Amino acid sequence: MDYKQFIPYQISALSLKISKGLAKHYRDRFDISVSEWRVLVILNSHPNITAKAIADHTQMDKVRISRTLKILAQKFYIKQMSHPEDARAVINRLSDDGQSLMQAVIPDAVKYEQSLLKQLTTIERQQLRQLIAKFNQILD
Amino acid sequence: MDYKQFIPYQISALSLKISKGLAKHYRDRFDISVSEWRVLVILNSHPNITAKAIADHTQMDKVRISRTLKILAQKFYIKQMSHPEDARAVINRLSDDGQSLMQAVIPDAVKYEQSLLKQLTTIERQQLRQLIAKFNQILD
DNA sequence: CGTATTTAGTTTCAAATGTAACTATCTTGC
DNA sequence: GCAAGATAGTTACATTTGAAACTAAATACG
Repeated sequence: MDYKQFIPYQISALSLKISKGLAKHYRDRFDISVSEWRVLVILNSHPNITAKAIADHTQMDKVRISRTLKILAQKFYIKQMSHPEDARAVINRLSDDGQSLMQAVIPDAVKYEQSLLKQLTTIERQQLRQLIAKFNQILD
Repeated sequence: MDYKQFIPYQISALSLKISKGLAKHYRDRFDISVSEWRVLVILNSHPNITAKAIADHTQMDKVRISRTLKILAQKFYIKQMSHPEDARAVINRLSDDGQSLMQAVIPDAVKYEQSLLKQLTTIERQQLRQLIAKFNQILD
């Protein structure tokens, strides 16, 4: 038995490589982590959102979201204010700095994805999407 | 921009799901971690091997290998002896317990992989292998 | 109302992991 | 042979992460 031929291992190794490349990309260009990137993207399309709502949108853990929001606030990329109707909740939204950041981050992310996908043929891209969809269905 | 449509994210999320499922599978059935599983599989096909050689075989970090070997020795799945020609090195091999364990683990791993793959069509399996190969080539 | 239960978010704790420093040994080049 | 550098493996430290406990506030319900 060769574990390198083992499909779950191959998928995991592949994903790890992509994730590390992506993490380094964001770190180098924008000095943000993948968690920060993800929360920023959500805040970009959903302004004035609570941590709970972010958790509902993502598969991210609430502890991780809480910590990520704290870091983003320290970096002045978001503003936080108390929820007018629920004193437990905090409303988060991008600051001006955060908005400018996202105006750089979003096209860059699209470009990064393109740089990967353009190395596949049209058919391969289609197969990739189908396989991802199929696996998601299988693993539910 | 919807990060859920972002291919690097989708691959990462998918892989995470598979990895977690696999980790739980090994933990539940054999009470071993994925690191332990990986080292055991290598020791199974390469008896009398040093930590360095394991590192050369895998993408695993040497610290992680060192710790994993320590745990495996504590669980009596491997035997360690000093290298006759290099006092720095340690030779590792499966104990009798380790060998019996692997006689259960290997068929189980094959079965686990099958249970995933059998839900794909023959063509999809082929496409999956090709895409993995292509990505590995792209990401080098 | 007032007590019990949920819920939003944070903090605390433990586990996993990688980097860098370290020990001990080996190899190289003079 | 022996000093300088390389190598096998471990240890120490910092970082990341998730689970569980916790705080404070909201809601449910008698």
